[in-house]
Amino acid sequence: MRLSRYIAPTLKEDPSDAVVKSHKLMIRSGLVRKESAGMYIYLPLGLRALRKIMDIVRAEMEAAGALEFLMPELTNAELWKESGRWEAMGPEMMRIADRNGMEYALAPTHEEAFTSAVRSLVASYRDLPVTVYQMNTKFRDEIRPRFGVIRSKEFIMKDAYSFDMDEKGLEASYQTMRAAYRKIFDRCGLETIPVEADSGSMGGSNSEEFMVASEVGEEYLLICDSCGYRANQEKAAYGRVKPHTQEMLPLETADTPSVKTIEQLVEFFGKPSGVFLKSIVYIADGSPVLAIVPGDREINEYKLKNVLGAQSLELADDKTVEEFTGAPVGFAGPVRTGKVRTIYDTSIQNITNGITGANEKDRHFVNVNPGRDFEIKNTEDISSAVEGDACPSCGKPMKVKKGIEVGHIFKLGYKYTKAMNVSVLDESGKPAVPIMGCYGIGVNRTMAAVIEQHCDERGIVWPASIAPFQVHLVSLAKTDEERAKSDSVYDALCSGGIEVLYDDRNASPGFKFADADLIGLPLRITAGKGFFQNGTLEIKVRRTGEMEETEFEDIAVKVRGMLEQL
RNA sequence: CGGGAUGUAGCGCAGCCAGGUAGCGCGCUUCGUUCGGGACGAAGAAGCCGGGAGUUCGAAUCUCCCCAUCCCGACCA
Repeated sequence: MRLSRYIAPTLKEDPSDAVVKSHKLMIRSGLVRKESAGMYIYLPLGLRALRKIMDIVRAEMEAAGALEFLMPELTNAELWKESGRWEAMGPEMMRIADRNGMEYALAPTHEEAFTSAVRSLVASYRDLPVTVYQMNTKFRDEIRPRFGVIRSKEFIMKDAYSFDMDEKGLEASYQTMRAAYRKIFDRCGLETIPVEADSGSMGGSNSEEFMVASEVGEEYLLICDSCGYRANQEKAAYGRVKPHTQEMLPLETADTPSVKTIEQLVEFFGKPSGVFLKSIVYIADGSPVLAIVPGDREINEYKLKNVLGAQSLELADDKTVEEFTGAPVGFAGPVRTGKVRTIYDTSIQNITNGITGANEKDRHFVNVNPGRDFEIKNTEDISSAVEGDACPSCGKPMKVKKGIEVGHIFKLGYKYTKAMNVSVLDESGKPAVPIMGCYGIGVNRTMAAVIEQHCDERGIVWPASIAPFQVHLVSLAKTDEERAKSDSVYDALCSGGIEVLYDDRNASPGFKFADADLIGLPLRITAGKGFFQNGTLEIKVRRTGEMEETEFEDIAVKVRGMLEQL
């Protein structure tokens, strides 16, 4: 492709609205342009890279035996009502109606659509197991789109769904997909960390996310270097500290005018935040629940929601808190609460002589002891693990890393097949409900993550497997004769099956080299003075900066050899 | 949804406080000279100053409303 005829608008300056390096580089190197918040135009160069990633995904899906479909983007409301998610999905799902008032969702995901499709396409255990997939746009009304294509309102996802006769089959399908995911990211040149995860609104049990470690990641990962435990903070368990051995002091009441937050309490009592029993009122599926964690811990709403088995979970508003605890916000506590559904974090048992709200305005209890001052049952893991916490499997301290989620695989179980009445005949001719797995890759996000991981101060450094072109040919020709010679190099590479971006523009060498570095194709070939006079071309490897000279003859063969080395 | 910031030429910005009808750098067009690390000169084109309403003889500038974009937070009592 001749750059003189291409649209690859490179920029010298960072765009004002980008803050992360992949976003800046994608704009500056002419891969994408912002259309509006959370929506991006893929320009020819960006689309080529995106397609390369999709080609790899497709190849590995096919190798894993998955079958490619293409589902409608407009999904009928009836489908969502069958699964119960027309309500459950909330405002993140974009809804529209046609002229007859028929309601649709712009698909934010396709569990229902695929479950319905498979329901009508399979009839017998002989048809299973089957894994179906597509690469298609998803629409999500994100609260806050950001970081360029890393979180956008519209993005391409590869989503796959497996259907098996039993859990054993599901395990096999899951492991097949897991292996395929590792290969996909590996081929894209992306280092990923698989972590245990919460399965979120999709439902289901066993779940792993493929994370790319990055400062701009929106997820927190707990990682144990000694035993290899890795989990998303949403899910991460942690070893609990040993009980204190202090003597229990008598329960007292303290006047604490307007002292409400843990921060204020720490200052007021002059004690560390860990002695306070943080007591938070939630509304789970419409009923109030009191959740108690140590003051130095955060309640983990994912864990709490799972423990409660709740569909919805939100903090109670001030009025509800007052009705429920008999005190304004800031003075709730587990002592003398009567019959209130209360969930204690496991580590509450370790608190001796703690402090907590007295369920009375401007009052706290001091020297509160679990078991003595309130009955402690329902202890559950409902607080988030943090840096330094003991690993749940080996007990060594864990580290926290930030990560970008590029893939997510999980065992859905029977959630959709049951809700949507999928049934096939088993070997004995009796109806059976298949079990599902679900597997997603954010294609655009993968591209951004690759750039995040492969760049330097001059620009992108594409892995050869997904570079938009393989070679950046820079011509420094000044005369028609020299231009003709450069053209012959271009022709030789093209006919040798190499993808070439040919800089045949009339610009200065420095300008062209800077553009080549910014765009970051794996190899740069320069046709300069050396070539026009002696026939030697110069090849430079973008990643290493290594340069070598080579003869024009068999240039395509030479280049192919070098690309294979990369 | 709450808080903050910003909207002026394709891009990056100044001008606004102390109102007088818009400027700089990059990019773009033409010509000439240059040409292996973002060349130089000359001449150009390009802006309902985010939108609306108001104040004023006069508004990019002051007031009010709206919209958009970006950042932080989204309830941990």
